[in-house]
Amino acid sequence: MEFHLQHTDSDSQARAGLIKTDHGTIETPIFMPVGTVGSVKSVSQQALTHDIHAQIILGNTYHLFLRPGTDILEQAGGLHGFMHWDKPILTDSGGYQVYSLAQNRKLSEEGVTFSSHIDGSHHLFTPEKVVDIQRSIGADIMMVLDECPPFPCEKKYATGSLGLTERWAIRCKNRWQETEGLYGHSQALFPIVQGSVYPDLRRRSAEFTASLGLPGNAIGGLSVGEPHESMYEMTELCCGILPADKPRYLMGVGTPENLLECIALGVDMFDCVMPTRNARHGMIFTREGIRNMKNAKYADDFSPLDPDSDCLVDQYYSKAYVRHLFKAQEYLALQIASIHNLHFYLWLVTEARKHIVAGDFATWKKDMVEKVTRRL
RNA sequence: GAGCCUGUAGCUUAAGGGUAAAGCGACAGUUUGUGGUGCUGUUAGAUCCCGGUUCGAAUCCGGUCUGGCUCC
Repeated sequence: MEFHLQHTDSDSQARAGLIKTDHGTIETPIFMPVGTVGSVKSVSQQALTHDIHAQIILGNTYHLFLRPGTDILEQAGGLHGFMHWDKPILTDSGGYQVYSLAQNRKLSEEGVTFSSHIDGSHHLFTPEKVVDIQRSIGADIMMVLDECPPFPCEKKYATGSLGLTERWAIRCKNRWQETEGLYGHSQALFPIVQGSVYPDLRRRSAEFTASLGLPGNAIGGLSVGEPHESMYEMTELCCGILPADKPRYLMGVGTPENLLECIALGVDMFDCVMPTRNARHGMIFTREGIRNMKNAKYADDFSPLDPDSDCLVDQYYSKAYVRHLFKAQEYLALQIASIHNLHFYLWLVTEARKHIVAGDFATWKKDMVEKVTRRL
């Protein structure tokens, strides 16, 4: 994997760049749709390619390990072959599931033990095993195993947790260096900055993370309930330390506003369940603002779902029809809203890139933040 | 024609003498490295109607009507 920095904004830290992988080139800043179990929920690969213009998607180590398992994935030639997706894939390590499945987990120096949410079976994830599983999956970008501490978090706990995350990162890097991909393409490894909302811990973690010299770097442990100001402060602090010649990935973020603000702070890559999960619950994001498509006011609104968009579903279906589909609990509602939201997210980062290159990102961003946060 | 049952929120059902509950629906809010239609809140009925018993009736009694079952 290679990263080429093309432009840096003069009024902010925003950057435009290219990430080159063996499965193709990604233009940054980029949003990566989440496809936890080898499927972006309710969205087909055809829609991802032709309607949404996704350049890279996510898979999840924890979920894919439990089902279908590494044996099936290896027989299929990796996740790319299995799901017939020939563009880049990034896999989360399962570190977040350690956090979100906290009631079943047990952390130790060796790794994390947990019981499966599917059949209750017990498993041990070590840093080495997590790299091995991601080798079986064949992700173009793999993530180290980390611990994502909850918010709020006592400083004492955050400090101990960060130490564990750092030692695990070294073990992941070692495993990555002593193994090779199974399918002939190269696989990068990204370490993850932690440290909760404590500036000194974040500084230490960012410096440590940078010192590992891996192909890219991630910022984790944010958007877990902390105030937005804290999230922006920590992101700014980390971006100031992480090397400029490697991509910066802010994990799990966020709203359209979050993306724009964090692009301005120097983030290159984002992923978030919000556009797909919220779509399934009737919320759509547009350049005019946020709409809840279940609201009664759309019952007789026969205008296009999103008149400003060139996406097929946005011109093809009316607001009234989409509201009807949601009220009738039709699967098509989830498909339309998910495709719409992902198309909007990809449109947003593509526009951001254009304005970074054109040199008017700051003014465009200010105007766009005001628009996308409106409640319609 | 006779006997029995039934009627409570828009719908399905609780409460069997002491200021009428719940689910669904409707209306709104929420959702940040996805445990696959989630979570939270609001709304709504003087209990079919008429009369009686009682300090007090959705509840007990009589009757009208509605819907259903059984028998001839």
